[in-house]
Amino acid sequence: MADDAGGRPAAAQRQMMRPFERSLPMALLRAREAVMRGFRQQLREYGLNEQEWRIMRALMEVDRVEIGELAECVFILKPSAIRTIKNLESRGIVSRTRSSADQRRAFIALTARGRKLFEELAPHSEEEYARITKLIGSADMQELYELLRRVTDQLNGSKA
Amino acid sequence: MADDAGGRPAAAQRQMMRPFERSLPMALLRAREAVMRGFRQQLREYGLNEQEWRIMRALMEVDRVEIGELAECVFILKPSAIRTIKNLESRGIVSRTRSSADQRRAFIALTARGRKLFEELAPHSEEEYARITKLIGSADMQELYELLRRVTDQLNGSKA
DNA sequence: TATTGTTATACTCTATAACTATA
DNA sequence: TATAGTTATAGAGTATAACAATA
Repeated sequence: MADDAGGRPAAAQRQMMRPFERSLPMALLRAREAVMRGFRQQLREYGLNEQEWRIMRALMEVDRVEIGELAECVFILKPSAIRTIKNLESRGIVSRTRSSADQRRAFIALTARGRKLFEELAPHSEEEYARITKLIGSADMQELYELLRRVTDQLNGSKA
Repeated sequence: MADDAGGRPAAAQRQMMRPFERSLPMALLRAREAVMRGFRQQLREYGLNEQEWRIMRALMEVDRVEIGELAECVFILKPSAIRTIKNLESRGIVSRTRSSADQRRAFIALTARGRKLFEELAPHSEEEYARITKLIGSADMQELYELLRRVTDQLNGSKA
């Protein structure tokens, strides 16, 4: 069977293929997958997917926000965001109110129930965060945040 | 119009909503989006999407690999990977050969044409990389890679 | 005429489950 | 029986375009 590696059990047990070590997007994706893996399971137990959670987290910090801005900041296209919000609305998690100053605009906000759901999930998220901080150290965690922020800001700034 | 902010131009021109500053997954996603934005356009001009590029990059470094392992390492589910590979195969970018030692297994590899396509795109990728390195500095770039690698490895290792 | 939200459409990926064939 | 690949299916996101109401 030579280098065909026939009969090897599972890829995970061997030293896995680890491609494009020098690809920053891939390194970011890989890290994100590693971080999210645990939490995604928790989300599903609460009937939420990743996008819905992103929207909830965003709403948690701003009280209310227009749909377009919300969509942009959580990296979901407007049509998807509208559908997701409609879905969350039907479950009583978010509310939608029309701006009185400009009837075109709609504001989205978490309902009391949405906030409660968030509070139930947040500890799991915090736990994950604490676990990672413990694994790599608090100083390095800060450093990582700082570097990510710099890359993001510099790229977004130097793009016009 | 008060805090309704009626008549404001585009969200981007104002100080945008910047939610969950302390969410690591979001920071990773945001950075990834910033990094990929420029390159995604290039990909599309070559008729490739992100997943197809990920697969090509992975294949570029290993000669050939089984479908399951490939799918796992680029974070694409097997059914999606199979369809994508089938698509790439129909465009002559990858080839598929059956393992002689174990007829169940199939090996995927880049064709000469696939490799050529990669070589055409790689400079754009390198350019982006150089640009980022210049923006945040070579040392910090190294540091960022290192931190991402540690987070990933620690989480994956400490998970069993 | 420009903008916000909305709907429509086609395509793709996600997520599961079942199926085939090899082992 | 277990495994690698494959197909099937339902759901959701991506990406565009067009449309409505409002400004």
